[in-house]
Amino acid sequence: MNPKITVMLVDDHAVVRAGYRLLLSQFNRIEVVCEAERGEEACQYYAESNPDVVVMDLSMPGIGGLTAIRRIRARDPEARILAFSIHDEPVYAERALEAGASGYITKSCAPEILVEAVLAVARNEHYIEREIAQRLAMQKISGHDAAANLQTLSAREFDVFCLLARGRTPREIAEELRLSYKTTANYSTLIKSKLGVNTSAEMARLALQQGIFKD
Amino acid sequence: MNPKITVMLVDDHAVVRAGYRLLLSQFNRIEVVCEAERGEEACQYYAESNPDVVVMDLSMPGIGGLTAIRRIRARDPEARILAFSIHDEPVYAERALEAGASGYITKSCAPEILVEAVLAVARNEHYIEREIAQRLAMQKISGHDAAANLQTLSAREFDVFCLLARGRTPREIAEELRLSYKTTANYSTLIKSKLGVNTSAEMARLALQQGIFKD
DNA sequence: GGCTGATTCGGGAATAATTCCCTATGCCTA
DNA sequence: TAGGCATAGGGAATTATTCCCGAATCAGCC
Repeated sequence: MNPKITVMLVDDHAVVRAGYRLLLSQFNRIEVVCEAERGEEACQYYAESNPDVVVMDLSMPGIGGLTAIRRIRARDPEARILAFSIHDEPVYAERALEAGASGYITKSCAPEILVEAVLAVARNEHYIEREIAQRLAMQKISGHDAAANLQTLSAREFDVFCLLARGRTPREIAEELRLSYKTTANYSTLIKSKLGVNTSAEMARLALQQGIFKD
Repeated sequence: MNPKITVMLVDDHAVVRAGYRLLLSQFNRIEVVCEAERGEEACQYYAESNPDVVVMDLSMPGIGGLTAIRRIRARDPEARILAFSIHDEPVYAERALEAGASGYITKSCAPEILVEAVLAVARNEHYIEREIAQRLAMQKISGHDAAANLQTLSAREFDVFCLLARGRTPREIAEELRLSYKTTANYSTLIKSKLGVNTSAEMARLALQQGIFKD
């Protein structure tokens, strides 16, 4: 049995990696044996250095963290990966865990949490930051997941949604679809409520995220 | 002359701050004397601890980095602030320097660059990361300002624009920036007219096109 | 057939947002 | 030191949004 927990750090920001390395190195049970700055590298280096735990940033250029997690797990289903993201929206945690991560923490967390999470994942446990876990649970109950709720839109609602997200006003949409202004205005309200958003800007972001437009 | 350069760190991510602190502490000419996790705190703590250099993250909840830079500089025009951002789009560097930062580096930089930049700013020099400086210069020369409209926005207008594009309502923005609702509502109208758009969805698309948000 | 439920379409009325116009202050700068 | 611009917000008219409601329409199904 290895006396130390070996860790690979994956983050595209070199300064950030250097900081984590110092942070983790303060605990002598942990040793950072490898760093990668993109997902492709991470997959390659993982095979070479075979660390106990991978600390993986999610937002990186190239294949990104999620794909990297999937690839590493495909080659080694025993791999223990801690997702470490700037995003505190539960949907990101959901995706990371689905992809095969054993833990999810955000960069807003206290320094001790990072160490705690690495130790937990090394013990083969799951670790999800408390607040995220709670919000995820709440979402499951209330069904407040905007992306998932896109599918709850009816055909006509979806038409209107697309136009709103493209920047049209309810008035313009009414003319385009030959509807009363009242109808599109009412749809607008209904759609926002179904998606759990407040503004058309959020709709635009959602649509782009979901790849509904090419640009 | 102070034997050490005193530094205040401003970043909303505690883990990240802890990393930087360790990183900078390796150089005994530098001493981190203060940390703040949001812009409002930074303004307050600056007056109290009066550090030689402020290392300021730009994307934070609340008043954000740009406004914090402006406020600190308004109270102390001699303040030396190094903007330290995840954004490598030149438009951000432009904004930060306009707001009164003495330097701009991104989190993609090598660890040495952070130290180098802190030392340069402490010597009252400007420090802009090489790649960003080049891209900024190229933009100036080619006049190839895809963000031409965006450039006509004033600093404050840009703040409001970012929040609108992110899906905030004028009401929420007023609270976040501690302004009257009337002010943000008026800005909203003005910005739309300057950018030639009708809805916040169009703003979101513009912002995403310009790479103002990562996701 | 007739029943049920979802979808589509819109009116009315209260409430809230938007817009245009105007004022005032501070800060550069020519 | 006057003019311009950025910032901040009030007033009032106009629009938009929202919530509640009713009425077609259509599909599926005992």
